[in-house]
Amino acid sequence: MSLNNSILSEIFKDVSFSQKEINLIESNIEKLSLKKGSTLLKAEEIVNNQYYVYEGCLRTYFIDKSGKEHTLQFAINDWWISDYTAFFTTTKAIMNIETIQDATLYKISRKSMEDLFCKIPQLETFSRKKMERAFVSFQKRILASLTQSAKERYVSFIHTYPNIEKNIKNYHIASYLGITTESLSRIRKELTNN
Amino acid sequence: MSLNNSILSEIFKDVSFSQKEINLIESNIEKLSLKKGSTLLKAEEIVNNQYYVYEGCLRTYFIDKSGKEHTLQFAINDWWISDYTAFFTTTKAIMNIETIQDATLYKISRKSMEDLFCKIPQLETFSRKKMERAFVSFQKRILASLTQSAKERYVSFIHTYPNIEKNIKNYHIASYLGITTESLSRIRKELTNN
DNA sequence: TAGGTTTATTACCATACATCAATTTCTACC
DNA sequence: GGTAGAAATTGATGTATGGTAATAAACCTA
Repeated sequence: MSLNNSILSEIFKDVSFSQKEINLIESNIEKLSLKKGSTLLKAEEIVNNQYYVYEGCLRTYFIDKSGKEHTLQFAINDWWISDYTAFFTTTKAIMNIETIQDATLYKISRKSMEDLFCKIPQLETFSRKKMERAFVSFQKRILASLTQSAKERYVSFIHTYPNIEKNIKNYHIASYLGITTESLSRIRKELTNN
Repeated sequence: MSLNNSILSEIFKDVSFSQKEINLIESNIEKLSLKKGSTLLKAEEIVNNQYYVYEGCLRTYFIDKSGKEHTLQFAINDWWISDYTAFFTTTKAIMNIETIQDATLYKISRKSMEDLFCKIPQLETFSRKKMERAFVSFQKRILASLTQSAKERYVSFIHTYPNIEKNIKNYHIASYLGITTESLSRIRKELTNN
């Protein structure tokens, strides 16, 4: 309700709305403030929402049978986050999401999205393009895991996310790269020695 | 032109069209027959098209600096294939696509798609949902590479693609799983021994 | 600033998978 | 149906990364 046009145009970049559309979107979106270390989503929960990250830092992670955590995604300003597998297929979450830094999010439900797609077709276009970008970045990551060593992946990680690195623990990075914190530590040592 | 409604409803599942729409789509889509071993796309080429696989089997692969091939994706009946990174971002291909079995494809250009999205909004919905499914399957693959051993990934591969396995070489599977053909061979031996 | 807790590093050894080099098995074609 | 070339297997050895445990550094918080 108190959302203004400038925030909406930040969330739905490159889309412009009429006043009526703005009101409609506002009534379907909810602002959320979370302290560092909060849990946004737990495995086994029903996933009805996705979240736009206005500020802060979150991560999506999977806990395997042996209890080890594997980070699928980090999200900072201007990213969207959810357990998209569960969100899209209407199944229970297998992922967990937590805040790594204090965060301000905008929450929108699947039902709202579908409703808005019908009423505001540019939103569906926006959403399709968002999926395309996400798809591309996942494709790059798969390729990296097929072709690069742990060291190469770490180097390209810190280049791709120079700002993230300040906020997050090394063991978060390690669990994203698919290696142990010990291995990451050795890689970092090697890199500073050269 | 000679495409009938039943083929279109196979390609664009769950979407129904008026006769006028059918004609419009037909004029934007092109049937393609390729012999096994043909090249559909080479790295460095401009990517203006994506392809629906009506029958046959293809693979998208990347060649790294050392000349090694890495298979990103297989495509069989009812899958879509392209170098989507290049297709979506209008950059040159980094992937190669070849037919592993004789194939019948339907080709559609980016320009045509965009045009059709405007004229037939259900197609945009279809395309968004297609991206969502692709995104989910890539997400699963990333998770698998983070959490599973080569053996586990192979076992889940042959469960997920029981039909593909008959058509393709082991070294294609190995390059998809991110291991060598020798390692795959040892894994297969272990599995038959147990 | 001290003291406790979390995070990162280091050392030593284990393991999964890679590499190289034969060898065997499969497959396509004359 | 026999034979050449491609594909798969096997053995011996190398290397990257993992696991465990101990230590050190960073970080809270009182």
